[in-house]
Amino acid sequence: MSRVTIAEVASAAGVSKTAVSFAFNSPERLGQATLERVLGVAQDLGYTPHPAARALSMRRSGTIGVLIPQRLSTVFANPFLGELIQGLGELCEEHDLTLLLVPPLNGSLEGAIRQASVDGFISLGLSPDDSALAVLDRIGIPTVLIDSEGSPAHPAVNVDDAGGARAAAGHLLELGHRQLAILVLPPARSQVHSTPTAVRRLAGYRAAITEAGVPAPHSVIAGISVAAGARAFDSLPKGKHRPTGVLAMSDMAAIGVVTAAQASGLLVPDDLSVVGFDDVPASAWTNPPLTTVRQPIVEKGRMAARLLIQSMKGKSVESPAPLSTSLIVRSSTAPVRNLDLRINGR
Amino acid sequence: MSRVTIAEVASAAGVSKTAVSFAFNSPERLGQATLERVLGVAQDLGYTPHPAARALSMRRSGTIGVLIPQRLSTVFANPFLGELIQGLGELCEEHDLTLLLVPPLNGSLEGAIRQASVDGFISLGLSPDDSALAVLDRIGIPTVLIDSEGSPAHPAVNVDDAGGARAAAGHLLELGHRQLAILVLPPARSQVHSTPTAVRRLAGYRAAITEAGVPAPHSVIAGISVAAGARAFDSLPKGKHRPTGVLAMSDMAAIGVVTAAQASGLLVPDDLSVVGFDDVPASAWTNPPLTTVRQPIVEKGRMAARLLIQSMKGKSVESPAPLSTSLIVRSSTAPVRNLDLRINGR
DNA sequence: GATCGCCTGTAAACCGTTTTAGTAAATCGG
DNA sequence: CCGATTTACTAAAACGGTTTACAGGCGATC
Repeated sequence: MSRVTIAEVASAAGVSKTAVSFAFNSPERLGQATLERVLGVAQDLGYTPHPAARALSMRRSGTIGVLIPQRLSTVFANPFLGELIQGLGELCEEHDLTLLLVPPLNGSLEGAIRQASVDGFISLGLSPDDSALAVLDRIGIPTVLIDSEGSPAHPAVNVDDAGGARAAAGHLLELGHRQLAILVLPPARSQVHSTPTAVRRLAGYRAAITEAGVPAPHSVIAGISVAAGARAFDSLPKGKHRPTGVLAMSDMAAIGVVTAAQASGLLVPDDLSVVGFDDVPASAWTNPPLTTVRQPIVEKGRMAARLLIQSMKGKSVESPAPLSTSLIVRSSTAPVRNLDLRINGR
Repeated sequence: MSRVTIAEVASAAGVSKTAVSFAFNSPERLGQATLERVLGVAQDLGYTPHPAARALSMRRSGTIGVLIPQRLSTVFANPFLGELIQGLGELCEEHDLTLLLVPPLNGSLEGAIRQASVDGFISLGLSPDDSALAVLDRIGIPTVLIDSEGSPAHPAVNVDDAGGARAAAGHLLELGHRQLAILVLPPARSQVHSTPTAVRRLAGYRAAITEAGVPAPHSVIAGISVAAGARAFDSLPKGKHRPTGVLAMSDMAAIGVVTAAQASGLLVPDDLSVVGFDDVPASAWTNPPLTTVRQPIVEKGRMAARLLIQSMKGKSVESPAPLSTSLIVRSSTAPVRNLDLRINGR
């Protein structure tokens, strides 16, 4: 019933445990005859080395952990994470690593970190003062941050959020929009601090808007799901102060806004312009196709994994320059209409 | 530099290793004073139990593995897996488990299985004769299958693929379509065997079609990505034998067909009806919104995780009845046009 | 006042590998 | 033919925890 151990194989083959271990890990250290015999016996008995024992002894588990600041069900509602994992996965498979998803366990990310047997961590969107970060360096596991402020201890992979946001806002302003709304990303873990990403994007939007001398935008916190985006639309001012353009910090929220707007009888982009953020694949197929800020998500994952693997090999690595973002203009944005007759006439 | 061990904490606190272990795992076995002292010292030293050592000693790693038959980058191109993980994640978080993604490592899923330190496996879309399954029972780790044939040893969670496929085909037939094409799912691992899911869906399509006395459909294997769907469309017959309806085994492939068709100048659904499979969230926002077969993906994940957790507790579990599927009619399907003037006139 | 049991705490065994240090026999060069 | 390598293999010590079995002290019980 219980699993067969190396000792059983050894005695069955009439050799020492060492020999069995060598048979698998350094076959050249065994004679031809014994090698074959040991391998044969192991095969017959169905022997497989116990991964935890192996990890303990070798000080390496062959796994890297992805630290996820929220519940899996909320974070996977956004295709972002799936894209990121594609990038991480490429490097992992190249280096024979598996990927452990580490969400908070009953509210505590720190507890989850301790339980995780990994050789390195990739952490997502942690704010610099998150207590989870403290746990990470005290354990001394190599860690690469994504969408956080880097530090000498932990390199961080980021994109040019501010620049992308600025381009998005600039686009709406050029189209003549003056009444704007911003859908802010929700804080990741602590209820008090926004994620660095949200802060930078917000700064980009604001900078472009104030530079243009346009009234301050209405901003509302919206989750990253489509439903949250729809709710956010509903909470926007109606009538005279209705925004004509909304800047969403995620494509999912933007799609939610679009569908809610359409459901309420507005036309997108004629009555309302919406721009997203991320450029997840789905944003190209929506109705209308979404104008959005593209960030290279898969590449971000690749780069973070590459850095982490370097770092796991003991090399010291530094935060790379932010990856560039770019505005993708599709069909969810259009010039503002001078008089909003259609709405007022209702 | 190196991590602090239980022995160091013990000697620093002037107690035995046992006492330190008790402080964390059975605090009631220690006196108030020593408990506090040990905990304090541990805190100061930044002690954290080594997860692999813990796993070895306790015969439990607190992790369940998800066996993925393909590369992460290909399988995450389909939102299906993200949805499934939402379901798995709910139960995992409830039971303080983390989720390990186990794709094939340099081509070998078996090797990846051995390396993974997990308490149980969830496997996706393995055909019944896959060698990975043999490895699984020989190791004796509890395993629950998804989208595979179950066996006494391994319970399987499935949906009514055949029924869903039958409904999809029936829908197109009712709309008057007579020239159909089927986009078959690619085989998961071995190049020879299709996944059980593909087999069942194909059977459903075929049954409905032959029962209606309609000519055999054209079928082509397409990957699960949008790009693969587009390529599949391009390979479909043109002109007189052009299919007027296509049955795709995944929403992504269906979306690929739709975009490729639109790019070639066809109107969907006027010139071509397309029905997908899965009903991933994105299929509601596409242009046009996709008619598709809904399967309860998140629930599938929940159920599989629930079964696995039962099984890990030593209870014996059986394959549940297949979850039901249902046809969701949106706007990518329409009655066939009697004479396809528009195309022939080109 | 001896006995019992409870409360705290400990020493040692155990989990299943890898790895280090070493040994006996075989091979080699001179 | 003898000392020096090499070859083929092993015993025992890690790795870092948990758990079992036990021991001493102390209050309660009879």
